[in-house]
Amino acid sequence: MIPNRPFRPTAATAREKLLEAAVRLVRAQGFAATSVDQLCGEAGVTKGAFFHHFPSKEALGVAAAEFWSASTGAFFADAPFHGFPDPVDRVLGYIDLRIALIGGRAEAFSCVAGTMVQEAFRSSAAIRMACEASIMGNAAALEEDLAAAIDRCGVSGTTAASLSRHVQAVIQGAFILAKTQPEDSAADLAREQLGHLRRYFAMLFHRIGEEIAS
Amino acid sequence: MIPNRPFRPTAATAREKLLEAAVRLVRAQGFAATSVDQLCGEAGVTKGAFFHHFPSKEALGVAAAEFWSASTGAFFADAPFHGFPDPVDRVLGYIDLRIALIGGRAEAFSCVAGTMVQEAFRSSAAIRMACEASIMGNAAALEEDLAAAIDRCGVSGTTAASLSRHVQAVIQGAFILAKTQPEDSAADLAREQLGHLRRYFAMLFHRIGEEIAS
DNA sequence: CCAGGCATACCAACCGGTTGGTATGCCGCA
DNA sequence: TGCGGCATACCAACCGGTTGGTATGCCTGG
Repeated sequence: MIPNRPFRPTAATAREKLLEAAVRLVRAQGFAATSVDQLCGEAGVTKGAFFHHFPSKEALGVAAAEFWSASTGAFFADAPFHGFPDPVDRVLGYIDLRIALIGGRAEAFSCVAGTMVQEAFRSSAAIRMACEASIMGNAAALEEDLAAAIDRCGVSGTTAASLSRHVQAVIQGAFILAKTQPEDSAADLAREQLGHLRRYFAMLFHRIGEEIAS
Repeated sequence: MIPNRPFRPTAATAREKLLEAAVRLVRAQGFAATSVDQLCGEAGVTKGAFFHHFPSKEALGVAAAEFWSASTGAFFADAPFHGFPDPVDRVLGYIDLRIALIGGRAEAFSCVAGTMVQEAFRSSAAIRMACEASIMGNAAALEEDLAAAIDRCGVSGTTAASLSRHVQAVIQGAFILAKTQPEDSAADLAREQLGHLRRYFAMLFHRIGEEIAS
């Protein structure tokens, strides 16, 4: 019983096209520098459609952060490192995956939430909170493994929550450093920085000797 | 022989006022969201003065990054940690100073170059390079001490240059995380993250046991 | 089964205000 | 008297957002 709309080629409602366009454009130019007209052009949609789905540009920003959060959250939830028996391996596996995901231009691997919150943290509480939810949600996904690793290795002086935030901090910082570079060296610099994060955790969890950091 | 301008209470040519206004406004709202009119209003100067001193808004951005770089560079060059005999103490002293400088709202302690490069890295090569010079200049100021610390402690698997970049990466990342928070917890989160950087370096340079990280 | 009433999704044209930028004039100092 | 250092006045392009309108799908009562 195929419903009444026989031709819906690749799904793609105007709303989704706008959110995907927002992710691309915000990553490359930031939120404030991206105009509604540009968003509509990139999405292949008219301005009327934009304001049909979003009451304001700010609301699009909030929705883009949530969309970003949902996409990345689903991706990392499915990743194979969750199957590792040792929690330390799961934590290092997450970092290794993040390193493997870095490549190409900065706008291809950088973070929408981190970019938006930097511009909008004071001017829009709604965007700030959506970005907080995205970044802290990513952090929380690693907290359980970190708690187990801390427990197993007897680490003191910090907490799983604090360490999970540090993962996100280093990732965000690595993206900023990458953006200072010309295209062809951006990814290398970002990977180098995540290498230090890996080394910090390897030392904390007594896995020194298997370093990658350069 | 006092130069020709006897009363320069807080200095204040239109150019300097504009640069100081740019630092304040870019920190709080970002570069794209800050208009030329707003800049002029904040500086108490007219638009004619703006375009007399800067050929374009982009040029003001470049000049603001250089101005920022010069101010912060001079500040850290004068800091007392340079007098510590042990290079490890000098490195940790720099981090402790950065921690001590964090307080209040995020726009009071965050970085102009890091904010600007995130928005402008693709749309303006001139701004990107000015921000690169600012951030990498800050990094380079610590490189010599890091090299000495690496040498003294026999650290392998990384370089002073890479570690000096990591300092900046963690600082930038800490600022982004801080911006996700409501005003009253922003500074705490940023300090927490620099605490992890301190702990990483303490472990690398065999100073474990004196942790601060929370 | 289908008529009709309403909701959803979308569009093209348009609005007032703001944007970065310019053209020109004034004015104190060397 | 000239010139650097501003201020005033102005502009075309663009901004986020609104308008009136159409095409289509879904639900309900007869």
